[in-house]
Amino acid sequence: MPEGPSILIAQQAITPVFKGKKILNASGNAKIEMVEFINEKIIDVRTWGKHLLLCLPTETLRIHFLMFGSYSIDKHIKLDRSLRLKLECKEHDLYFYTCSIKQLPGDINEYYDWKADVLSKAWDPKAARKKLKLIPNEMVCDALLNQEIFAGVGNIIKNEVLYRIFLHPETKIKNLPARKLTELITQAREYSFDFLKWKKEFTLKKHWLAHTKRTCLRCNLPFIKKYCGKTQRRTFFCKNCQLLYK
DNA sequence: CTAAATGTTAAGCC
DNA sequence: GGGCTTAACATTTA
Repeated sequence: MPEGPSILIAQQAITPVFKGKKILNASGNAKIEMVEFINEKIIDVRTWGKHLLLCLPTETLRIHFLMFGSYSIDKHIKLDRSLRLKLECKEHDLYFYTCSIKQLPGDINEYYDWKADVLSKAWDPKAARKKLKLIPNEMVCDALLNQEIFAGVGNIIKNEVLYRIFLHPETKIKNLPARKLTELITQAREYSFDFLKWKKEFTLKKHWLAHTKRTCLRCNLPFIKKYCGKTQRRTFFCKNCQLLYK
């Protein structure tokens, strides 16, 4: 579930069934004010990075699946205690499990910079470049996970992008040659769309070249597995073919 | 059975 | 407040 492309798949599944539908009833153990949106219409279903957004006339329900969240259309498939929110509409029900749900009052555009979403039409590589220039001392492994810059990128995408562009995860932004910086920004989006395509075909894992891998298929040497950077997330890389710029 | 993981936020501390 | 550490959440897979 968690990375941006998976959220987009959810959005694409939910939209045709629930867009335009009125919420007739709401329940579940999410700590939100459900009376606020009963009898309101879902006017749009959107995403921003890893956020799924149910837009209502006066507020937006922000669903974040964290690590283990899931959803279901029409069938209650999990334990009651993990049911955060059930939305009942005419003929269809929408279930959200183990996720974080927040109500965002007012205009959704006030909350989100759509240009930061790597999967959005509005994605703006120049804006990303500008933000990266402001954090010269950060490592690329941390920068890729920064949702303000690359909304939607998660740890799998991080590892795959860095492998794809032959870049060592601990390279600092300020030491990146201009061309590498461009590649980093371009591939954050490109790989996310590949992830999306493979996820839809149920072949994502098969296409992993770095994430969880033990050997580099390019040079046959063992991969390094290290908890890199300030984010301390699992990072798989090849010391031989992923260059550390200094 | 245990540990680790596709993630984020809040609280606590210096 | 900044910046860092830790805990909390909770499911699935190896």
